[in-house]
Amino acid sequence: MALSPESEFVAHVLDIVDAIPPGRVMTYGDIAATLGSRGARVVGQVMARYGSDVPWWRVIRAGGHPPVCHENRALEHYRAEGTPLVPASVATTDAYRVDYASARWSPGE
DNA sequence: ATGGTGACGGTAT
DNA sequence: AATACCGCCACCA
Repeated sequence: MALSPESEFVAHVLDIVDAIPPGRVMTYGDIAATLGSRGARVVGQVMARYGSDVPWWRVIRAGGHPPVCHENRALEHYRAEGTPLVPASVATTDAYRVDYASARWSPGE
């Protein structure tokens, strides 16, 4: 539901996510902003439905946390790509956290 | 048109 | 730090 595979919004979101280089990440909010909208949720919907064909693990939340229930799977990709991570031991009680400050990326870079 | 639904964001408690 | 709540936006019944 919500969002059709032919929508421009979906195409743009998938295009941006697919353009994110390895070792870099973007937040839902940043993607939405790039599209000229603030619908961070909508971006999340797109990922949930069509993110299967795109490096979804490179898309994280504003706090640097990967999508809920996917952190374990995403972690493998991060380690494989060399994405800057912040160990939980020195950061929070969570499993880990993405070094958003260093890994954040913007289209056209 | 109206309401409901989110892989969200931010502020308040 | 962890919840709770509200505000956002695109889309479907």
